[in-house]
Parts: sequence; C-alpha cells; structure tokens
Amino acid sequence: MDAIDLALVDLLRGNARLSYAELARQVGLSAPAVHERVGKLEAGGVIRAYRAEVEPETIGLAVTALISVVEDSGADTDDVLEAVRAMPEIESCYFMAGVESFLLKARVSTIAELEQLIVRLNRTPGVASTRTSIALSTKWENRPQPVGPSSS
Amino acid sequence: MDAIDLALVDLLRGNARLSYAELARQVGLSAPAVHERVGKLEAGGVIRAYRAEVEPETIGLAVTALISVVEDSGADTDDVLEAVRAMPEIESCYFMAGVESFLLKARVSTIAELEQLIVRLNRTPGVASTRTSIALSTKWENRPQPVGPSSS
DNA sequence: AGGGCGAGGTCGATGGCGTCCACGGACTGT
DNA sequence: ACAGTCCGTGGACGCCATCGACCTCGCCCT
Repeated sequence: MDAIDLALVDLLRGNARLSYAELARQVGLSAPAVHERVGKLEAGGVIRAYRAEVEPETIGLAVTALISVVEDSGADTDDVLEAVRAMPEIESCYFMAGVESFLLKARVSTIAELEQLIVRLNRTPGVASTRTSIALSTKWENRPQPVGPSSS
Repeated sequence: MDAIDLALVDLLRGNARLSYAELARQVGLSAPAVHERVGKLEAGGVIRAYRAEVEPETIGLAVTALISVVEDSGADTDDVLEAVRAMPEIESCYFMAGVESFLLKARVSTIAELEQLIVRLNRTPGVASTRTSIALSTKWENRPQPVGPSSS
C-alpha cells in the first residue's frame, strides 16, 4: 500500500471505469503493472466493489429516510442485524455508540412503503423502538475525499 | 427508461466495470446498442458516476461519524451548505425534515480530527448547534437494491 | 392506405485495450 | 558475492470499444 496504490484508489474512486491503460498513464507505470496492483487491491479487500451511482428518483426510489433503532435489553444483536440485512430497502447500516444501536439508511418508492418498512422493523424480535427522520433532499452522497499526500 | 435500461442500471450498480460486450450479452442486445443506451443514461443524469468502493480503514479513514446540524433561526441555508460542502471530510449531506436541518456523514482518520471538524462546524456562521454520533462499525453501506420487475 | 421519417437496432471493420508470458533489474538475507 | 524474491517492462494475441453504413419498425401526415 504505497503512494502509487493510493493514487490508483483515488483515481478509481473518482471514476471506476477508467481503463488500465489510462490508469497506467496517470501513475506512470505500464498497464500490466497497474493490472496486477489493482488485482491485489481487490483481493486484499481494499477495493470492495465498483458501483454505478444512480440518481435514486430516476429508478423510482423517491423517499430517503434515516432510521434509528433501539434494541431490547437482552436482544441478540446478530439476530437483529440478520433481520435488517434481509430488508433490501436498507441501503446502509451502522452500528452506533449510544442508546440507539443502529442507524439505517433506507430508500423506498413511497411514504406508504416507508410506513410498511417501519412497521416491519418494529415487529422484528429484539427491536424495542425506532425513530425515523425523512430526508427532504440529498445534497450529496458518498463524495470521495482525496486521500493521497494532498494531491500529486 | 424501459425494462432494458433498468436491467443495465441494475447490472452497473452491481459491477460498474462490466464491459459493454458483457452487458450486451446479459440484456440480449448488441454491444453498440448497449453503448448508446448507457451513454444516454449518463447524459440524462440517471447514472451520476462510477465509483470504486473502498474499505475506509485501509486508506486511513478509521472514524465514521454522523452529525446532525441545527441552524440558527434566520440562517441562510445555502451559505451553511456551501460551508459544509467545502469540508472534504463530509462524505454525505442530507437536508432533513425536523429541527435538525442537516445530517452529515463524516469520515476522518482520528478522533482528534473529528473533534476539529466539529469545532469548525460549530464555528460556521448559521450553525446553532451540532450533535455527533460515532459509528462503531459500518455493517454495510450503499448496498444496491434490485429495482427491476422483481428479478429477471 | 401509402409514403416519408426518425428512433433505435444489427452488422462489419479497425484501432486500442486487457491480459498472458518471458525476461530483467534491484533489494534482502546468508 | 550470490541466490531468491518482488516488481516491473515489453511483446503478442485475442477481445473489446467504437464508428459508420444499413435495416426495420412504428408513427404521422397527406
């Protein structure tokens, strides 16, 4: 994990579809060298996936909500996690410090679907209560912060 | 935006580095046809970007925090947004319903940096108060939910 | 009803890219 | 000093991206 690896990661966080040849030009190596480095970054768990970032409204996911979950005392956290993981609407799940064990980010089509989701969550064994906040708009999301030695 | 476009979006949300040839095979069109469709999806703002998803710890971003921001009464929301946008540590920014106008997701290297970030936020004109919760772990993030007509 | 038109597809060609392989130089430990 | 290892380069070859020409279908206008 040297400076070149960091540069590659930065480039790919900015545009995951850059060709190996282009990456090679940017970091000053040959294409096969870059290919091998990126392969190792993937295998080593540094690069987890490549994803297209989509405007959610355009695919019918107009409602974004953030839901805090308080667990029952004595609930099995893993079981709750498992149940939450089975709900595809939950795009992100953070295990938090504080009374509210989880914070979930959910995306659904309509408020009615959000209501159903909340009901399902509250029915989940181990869940004591939930608190939902609706996002009126997403200003930005997953903006990659540069990580290299300033720029290069 | 028909069923094939949705399928392409789904495929690219799952793996942004699929070749046009592979996409073409999956949706049953020719490569040039897919190329044109994806180009239109990008131009039309459906596909916003392609990003490599990186394990944050491996690039030195070990601390994840969620910060709620309450605005001053009479603050200019756009100015506050502008100031927040200038802080690269803020990866996501949602404009929320409720007293806390914004919810920010921040990633920093150390707790000390988080402290500095919070101080900077509280000093920002228009910001009345902030409330920070630290994520102990990220269970998952930005999991794409399938959007097609069930599966296909 | 018939003809023109536009959107969106296939096919074929070509240049660049991905990817495999053999080779070479620097650094390490003995 | 020497051998082994790591990491790179360069060349080769097949696949892919991408352009242009053409085709087909549905729609609209007359």
